[in-house]
Amino acid sequence: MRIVRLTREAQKADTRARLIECARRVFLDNGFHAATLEQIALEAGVTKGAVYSNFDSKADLFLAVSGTRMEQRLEGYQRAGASATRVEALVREFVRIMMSHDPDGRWASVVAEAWAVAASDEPFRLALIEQSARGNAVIMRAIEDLAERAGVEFLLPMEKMDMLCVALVRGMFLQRLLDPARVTKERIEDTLIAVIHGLARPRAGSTQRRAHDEHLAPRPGGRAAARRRTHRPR
Amino acid sequence: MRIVRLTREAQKADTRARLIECARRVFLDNGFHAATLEQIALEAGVTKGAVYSNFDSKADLFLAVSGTRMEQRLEGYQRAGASATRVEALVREFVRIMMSHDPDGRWASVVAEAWAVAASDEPFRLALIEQSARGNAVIMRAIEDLAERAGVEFLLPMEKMDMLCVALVRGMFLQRLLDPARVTKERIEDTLIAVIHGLARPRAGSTQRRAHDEHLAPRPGGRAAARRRTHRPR
DNA sequence: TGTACATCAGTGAACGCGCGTTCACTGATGTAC
DNA sequence: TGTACATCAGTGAACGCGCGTTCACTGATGTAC
Repeated sequence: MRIVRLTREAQKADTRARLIECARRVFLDNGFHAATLEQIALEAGVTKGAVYSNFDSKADLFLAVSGTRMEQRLEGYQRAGASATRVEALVREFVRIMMSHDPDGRWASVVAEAWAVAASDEPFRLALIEQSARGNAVIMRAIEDLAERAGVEFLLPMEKMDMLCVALVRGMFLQRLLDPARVTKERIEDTLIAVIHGLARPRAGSTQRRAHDEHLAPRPGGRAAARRRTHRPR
Repeated sequence: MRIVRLTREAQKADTRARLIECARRVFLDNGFHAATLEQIALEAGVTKGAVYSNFDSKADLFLAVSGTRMEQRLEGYQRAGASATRVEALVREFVRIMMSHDPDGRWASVVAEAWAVAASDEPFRLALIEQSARGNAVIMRAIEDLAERAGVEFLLPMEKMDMLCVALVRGMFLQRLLDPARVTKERIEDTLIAVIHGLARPRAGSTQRRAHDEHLAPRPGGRAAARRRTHRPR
């Protein structure tokens, strides 16, 4: 049985994919700074030179890893967002997805380290902003969908809802890495649910009274939201 | 005019204080990793050896800086917490204090970097947890005071309210360093106020209806909260 | 199908650099008499 | 008050280490004829 030779293009794509996968693991295990290109290359079965044949720099490799992870996570969010009709169920599903992608907050920490580096590396910073803009768009969409399906509206405009959710989750995950005993999965879940409930009220026009202690009921008949796609990354 | 010689003790305390002050500046300017003991010592007018005569390690020096900063901030919170009677006014004052201590999120970023290091340095991690426990205690106290003075109660237990506020603010400040145009002081303020309003309701026993669009009025006659000091750092 | 040359993904070694930490030593301050 | 010794904050140089990046080169793949 002869080994089928891959084309150069396929070969390179394969190496690139392996590097991204190994980089993900090494970044997670060691953090952004402590992760070395040496170890990443070693695990991928190539030399450091191969990294520079596929990426411009450590920062560029990180962007590739980060982009891949984000796509996977967003896919999960979209699937989850399409089915849930209750605020609570959706938030729980979101937390479940996030926890499965970053059980102990290590990734949140790697991202924070990368941002610290980006503070004095303008191209890197701009690339990170652009990348998160994609995530923000998906999350805003998910929140809008949820609002419509659950028959509620939120007290804050979508940009702020998005900023709030992302910042809150990131902050809690970072704290979780420092002190997992204090910041448990349940507390993260409960807190996020409470915050979102606290910012929701029945759709304008509805006569339903606000129910604080019950979960907001689904209201499938809610009128379609005028979805504004005004997402200008400035 | 003769130079008055300081005692050894005073001399050392002086050097230590200067090192902490310079370390603060260098950490802020460069981040935790990029800050070098060389530069810190240089700015303080001593050599690196003097750092090791006053601190066990870079991590230990950071703890000293962090502890000093925290004391200053907590002092501000307590002063602010003692006077405000409206949820909104207090939150605005808190944000003002935080912004004056960390205008662009750099310090939040330094802390996140330090936490990343602490993930593989157990003594450092435990010291950081202990340090933040002090902060948590003060913030919980401030929230309780606010609740009492504003005549509201919160839908989450104090530990969760504290975790929420700290995580949310940290998350937003980190995002601010990455993208200051998107995460403005006003958005941070508005978001925090909305979240806290969303989690507040009139004191049990009160017949007052929930007012979503008005700011919660002060209710100075609210009954004293049984302040539980169950702050067990586990 | 075979040959000659071009391409370029990946090699391997070197480069250039700076870091946190240690330690033998110094000299001003402190202490005992 | 003066002298002899002890202490120890801070010096300065060296240690040990590893990193991200560069680059001349190699050899398998691709292309032209």
